[in-house]
Amino acid sequence: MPELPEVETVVRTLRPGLIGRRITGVDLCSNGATDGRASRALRQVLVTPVSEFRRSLRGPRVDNVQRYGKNILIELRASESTATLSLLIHLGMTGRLLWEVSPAPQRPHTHCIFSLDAPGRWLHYSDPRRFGKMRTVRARPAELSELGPDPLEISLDEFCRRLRRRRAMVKSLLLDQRFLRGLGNIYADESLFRAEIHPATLASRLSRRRAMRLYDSIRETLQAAIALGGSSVSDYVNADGNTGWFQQEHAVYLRTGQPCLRCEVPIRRMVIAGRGTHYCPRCQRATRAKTHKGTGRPAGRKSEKR
DNA sequence: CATTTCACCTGGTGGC
DNA sequence: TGCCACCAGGTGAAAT
Repeated sequence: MPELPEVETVVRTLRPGLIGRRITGVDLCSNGATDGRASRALRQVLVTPVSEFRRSLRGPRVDNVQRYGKNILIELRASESTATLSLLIHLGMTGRLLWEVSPAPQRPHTHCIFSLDAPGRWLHYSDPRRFGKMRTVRARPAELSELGPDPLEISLDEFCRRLRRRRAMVKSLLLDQRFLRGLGNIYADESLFRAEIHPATLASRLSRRRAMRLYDSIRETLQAAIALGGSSVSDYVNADGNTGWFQQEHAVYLRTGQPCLRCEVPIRRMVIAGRGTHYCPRCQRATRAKTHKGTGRPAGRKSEKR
């Protein structure tokens, strides 16, 4: 479920029930399925060894819940004397944190159930595809410092500087968490459409003007998506079980063959960085190398059939 | 090095 | 109805 707007929404729906609370129990479900594969499944999701995970999480209070790119950082404070410990969760593709009123698994692929010192509420973690990860970490773990800036915090100048340095196609850059943290396939495609930039454009060749437009589009797209609680494409829900609504605003993502909302030309799909990439062939023209002379045509546009 | 491709999983969908 | 190919929000390791 997880790009920046979805994770942000999950974090916001986690805070009220978590902050100030004490984790009283950690139930790790080795019995999610019926055969011996369940414990292997748990090992894929849980990076920290089971016993250590259970032991270190029980007791301390939740100080804060933060988003770091697509990561959820649940900060715990044991006491003044002990160092801060955090629970770091990445939802991967299908990870889900959900408030439930029962301590028993409510759906297949439930891997962990947290009990709190609040009566009648349990936090369930489930993840069918198991691309998600849970682990305990100390204060500022190294894996988080390798991430790039937050797209909502970076300045325009810094964004342009980083873009200029890179040679890769702009779409694959947007997916690179060391370039910017938090964008994924949906918001990369949607931001490029709003900026009218072809996804295969080489980053270093974007003009300042186009880079500025991309910067604005990314921020506008993310902020609009957060305001609508993220995109529920197949099964995403926030921790309260509610879907988001931004999927209704998608202009290109998963709209292959359907008319562009702006110009009616059918949306196309190509593969970049191994990911389905959706774009409008008319609104997002590929910037061809300027053929200075040669054909005698002006360097700019020509009717250009696909 | 920077950049691209592939493997890791389950589940849903659409063609035959 | 079943079977199969393909697609899906993620990343890191391996290959180029």
